[in-house]
Amino acid sequence: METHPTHHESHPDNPDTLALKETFLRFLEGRKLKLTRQRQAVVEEIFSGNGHFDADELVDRLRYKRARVSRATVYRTLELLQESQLVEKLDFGSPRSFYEHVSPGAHHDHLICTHCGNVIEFHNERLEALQQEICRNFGFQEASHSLRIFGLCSKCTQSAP
Amino acid sequence: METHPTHHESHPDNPDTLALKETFLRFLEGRKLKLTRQRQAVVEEIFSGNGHFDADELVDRLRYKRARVSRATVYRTLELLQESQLVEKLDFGSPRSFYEHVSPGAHHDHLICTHCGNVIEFHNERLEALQQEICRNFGFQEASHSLRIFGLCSKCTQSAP
DNA sequence: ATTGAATTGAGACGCATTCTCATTAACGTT
DNA sequence: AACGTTAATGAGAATGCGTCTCAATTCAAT
Repeated sequence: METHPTHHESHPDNPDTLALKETFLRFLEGRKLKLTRQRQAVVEEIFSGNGHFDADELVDRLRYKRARVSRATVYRTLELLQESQLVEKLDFGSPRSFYEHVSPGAHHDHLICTHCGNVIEFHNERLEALQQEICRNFGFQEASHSLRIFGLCSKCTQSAP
Repeated sequence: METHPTHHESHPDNPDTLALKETFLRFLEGRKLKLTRQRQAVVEEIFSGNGHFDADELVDRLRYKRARVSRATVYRTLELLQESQLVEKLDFGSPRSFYEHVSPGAHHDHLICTHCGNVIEFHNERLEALQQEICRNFGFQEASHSLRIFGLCSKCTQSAP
């Protein structure tokens, strides 16, 4: 287990984190936006974990790390990350939005258990191909898509018959 | 063109409207709920049109018809209609929810143009079958699903290249 | 008509998210 | 390293969609 000197910056658990931060930096430059302490903290926090999270959760995780970032800035940075294709917003049916960081070119869809709240990710090439075919038929130029299947996961099917 | 005596009730454009109202009535009875003037007005308004609408729109349409139904009641009735499977709630990415009345057993998905806001409906059996297969593989018991494809419709692709 | 439970409407409320705007920070240029 | 421009931030107000409260009303079975 590694130990670190006592500073707040950088422990890129994920090997790709550096590359992703690079991508974000380039995005900012292209827009003449600044790489602030706060934006760095948000990006690092998001890419150091995985799975789904909501805005409040992220605010709390940052607060816990003593990385003072206001809720407003968290929302603003999430917006930028979406525009730079590094983060995707998810809607699982509740009033709050969830987010996940996306590895470029690794789209997946979701099975959402309405009983325990668990979310299963999956990817299916045939599904993707079929969707493309459908778009072609309508002359529709797809930018993104979202397939959510709601129901009971295997655990909940058994425990609640 | 037909003419009607001047009363506010019933002009079931849709031949199925009667059957659907029947279904709703049975649903209410099963729950010992009452068929009020307001609930009738909402159901009638929803099934007299087609396409997507949001709650406010519905409130306005009712107000325009002088069918006094409060916003709270509209929301409550939409909830009941969802439970009775007559109406489906849709999320097109904006903060407000949309609704549509569903003809039993006629599921469809949506192509959503992010430029002009137009929504195209489609249905594809192979897609449905594939989804069922995926669910089987995960031991997941599907209750419902929602596929949304965002992008540019054919018109917008041409006009904004 | 009576009765009792369900329903309604008006507005208060809740919550996630966005906005405002005065202050602060980033960063290319001296 | 200081400067100046421009963007970013934070605190809290504001928004907007939706839900809740509760007294007054309506429904419908008797």
